[in-house]
Amino acid sequence: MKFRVTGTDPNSQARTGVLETPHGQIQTPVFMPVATAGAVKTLAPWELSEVGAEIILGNTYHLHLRPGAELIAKRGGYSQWTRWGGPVLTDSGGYQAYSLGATRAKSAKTTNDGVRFYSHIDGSKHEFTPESVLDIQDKLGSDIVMPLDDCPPIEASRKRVESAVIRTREWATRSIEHWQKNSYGADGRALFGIVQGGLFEDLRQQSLRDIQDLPFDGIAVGGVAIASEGKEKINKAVEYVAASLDPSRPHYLMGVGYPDDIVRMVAQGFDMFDCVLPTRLARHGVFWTTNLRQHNLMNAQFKHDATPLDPECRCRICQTFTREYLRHLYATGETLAGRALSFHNLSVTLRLMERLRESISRGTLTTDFAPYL
RNA sequence: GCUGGGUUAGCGAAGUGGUCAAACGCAUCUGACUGUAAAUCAGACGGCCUUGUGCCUUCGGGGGUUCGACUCCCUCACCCAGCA
Repeated sequence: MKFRVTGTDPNSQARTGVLETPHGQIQTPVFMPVATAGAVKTLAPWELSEVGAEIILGNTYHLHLRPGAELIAKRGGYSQWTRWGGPVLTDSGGYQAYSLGATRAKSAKTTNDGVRFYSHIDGSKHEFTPESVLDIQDKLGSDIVMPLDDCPPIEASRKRVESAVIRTREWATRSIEHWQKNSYGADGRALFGIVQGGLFEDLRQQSLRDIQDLPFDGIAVGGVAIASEGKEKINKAVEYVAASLDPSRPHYLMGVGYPDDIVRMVAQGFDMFDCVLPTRLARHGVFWTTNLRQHNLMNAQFKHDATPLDPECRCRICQTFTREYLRHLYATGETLAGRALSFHNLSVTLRLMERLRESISRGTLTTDFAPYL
């Protein structure tokens, strides 16, 4: 994988860049719509293109359980099989191991070797190791591969986070070895490392050193934005590492976020983001506007409102439909409502990324986005 | 006209003598959602306020029985079914 920085903002750590993957180029900072189980929920690939998506995110855990990586490999990989056709990043399942393990009767078990867990679909027993997870993602044909990490809740105890940092480092080392041994990166695919450390400054910095010492193609910050921890905690966790990120590699903040979070984190030097919010909130009747505000379409105020969702938005939905009509669709349970809001929210998000790139190029990020920084 | 059944909060519908301001569903209103087990979940939903094991007004209308009635009796109105 090739990454080059094409511009830097004089008043922040923000930069623009180009990431080259087997399935095409990506302009950074970039937002990756989440297509966990084979699709960005409710949207077709051509709609993702129209909305301005350059790369989407799939999930190893979900695709491994159903339909299985073998089938997808046979059909030429996730990008081909789904007809998305563009670059794909796949998450490793480390987060799923944590989030599913926390709520199941038969809880997932993390050992030094990997994670044993039970399928949320049929309860069957499975195991992920740092190696198996790379093999699966190889079959999925992902452009950017994430290693297995130990992802505890953000508020976990110091002891728990310490062990997560150590385990994540050990798994990272094994991941690199397995990656190199199998020449998985030969065709330009990338393997990123994941930084853990919770809310502990020294552990975050330790984990960052651990990961950056290894020849990963990119640096991801994980363990944030996983369970409604709130902006302050995310800010804090990021603040501990932002200044020490290796500038030659892309920086990926996993799971973020709200538009204003993204703006702030771009200014901290992050290049890549993914988040379920634009599509999940859309299905829940919430829409975003260009001014980075969010609104609940079902609020009574929109009952008689013949304006578009966002007067500043040029997306197809805003050119076509009114708020009152979309509210009506939502109230009556028409699936078009969730689709329309998903399309719109992603439009707003991806347009925001474009505006950020333009501001960085001009060197005016901190003035253009002053209210959010 | 006769016989039987029914009338409960915006709608539907529980409740058949006290623990009922009244289950539940829908509708309505509000909130939550950050590496998607989420087109999901939570709260409010007679009125008032000092928000409490608080006060007030309710279960078609009127009257009665009872310490006490949405629950029993009488009556009126309306609705439904069958018979004329």
